[in-house]
Amino acid sequence: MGRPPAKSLDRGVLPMLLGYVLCRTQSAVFADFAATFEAGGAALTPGEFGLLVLVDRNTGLSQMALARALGIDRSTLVPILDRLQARGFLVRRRSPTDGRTHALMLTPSGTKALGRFTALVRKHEKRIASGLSTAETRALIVLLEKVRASARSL
Amino acid sequence: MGRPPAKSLDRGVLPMLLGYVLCRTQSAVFADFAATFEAGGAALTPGEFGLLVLVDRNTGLSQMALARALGIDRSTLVPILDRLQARGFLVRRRSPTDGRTHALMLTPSGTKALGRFTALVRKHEKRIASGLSTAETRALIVLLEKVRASARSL
DNA sequence: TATTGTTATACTCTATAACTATA
DNA sequence: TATAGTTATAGAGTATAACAATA
Repeated sequence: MGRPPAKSLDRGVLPMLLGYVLCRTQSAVFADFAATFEAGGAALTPGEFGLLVLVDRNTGLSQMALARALGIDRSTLVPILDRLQARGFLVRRRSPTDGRTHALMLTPSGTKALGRFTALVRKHEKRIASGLSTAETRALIVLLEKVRASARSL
Repeated sequence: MGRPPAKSLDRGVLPMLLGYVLCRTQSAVFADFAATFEAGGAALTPGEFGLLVLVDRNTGLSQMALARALGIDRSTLVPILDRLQARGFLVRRRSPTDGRTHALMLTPSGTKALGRFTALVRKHEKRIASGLSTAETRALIVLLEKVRASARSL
């Protein structure tokens, strides 16, 4: 017995809810990111990419500063850094000015890898924005930032 | 010694990336959802809300059908349903026509609760869209759907 | 005392693989 | 044989609490 013709479900009010549409879009974009990197022979999550960019642009920053920028707890950051360090992308160096903190910096190999990753991200971005004009993409970013501003002030 | 004036970090190219802005917005919206529900004396995640709506609008659907609609594995769904069932919102009933499946349905108490939750979601939606005109909100949803269409076709 | 990084622990979401009941 | 639901297990992401080193 074959399965019934898979009638699509009634989603009620959900498709009109901004939060719902945002969540589904984000999920598809995440999948596209993963697929793009897999096709490019690289393994990296969006969060790891953001972290590498932050360290690249702010060499020597501390784990606390990075955790704050990422909006996560400092304890959450530890295993993430462990992994990226094990892959040779970055190092924790003792700060000379404050013995409590670690100065984070990319290794030369990490910098090179970030270049490759950035090229893949551009490809991914091009793809997910392929249904939008340049003006629409810019408008979308502006609208999203407005939503974020309203949401976060709670 | 006070902490240095928390100079905000250089985020490089990130704020121009659609994927990044999407992720941050989604995170803020999620936080707003949680805060709205907590303020309303209710505890529910966006995913649980979506699930309850789906069961409400498609009474008797199976766990497989629900998992497919949610885009998750059937094994992932089990503990989620366990929790909602333990809270008295829904029941798994044996299907009379196919002994392998469970027919999912809201309890009367679940239906009542969903009404309260829906009111809270409307409040939340109103808040996150408060910086946008009605036309902008509609436009945003359309743009997001276009992005999703481009992304998921990978 | 307060801060930084770490560890221990726990909870949720996610998946795969194997089991059972049923078709 | 194939499908539905469950269980066992594992990995990633998140958090809190407590600890050592340093300020």
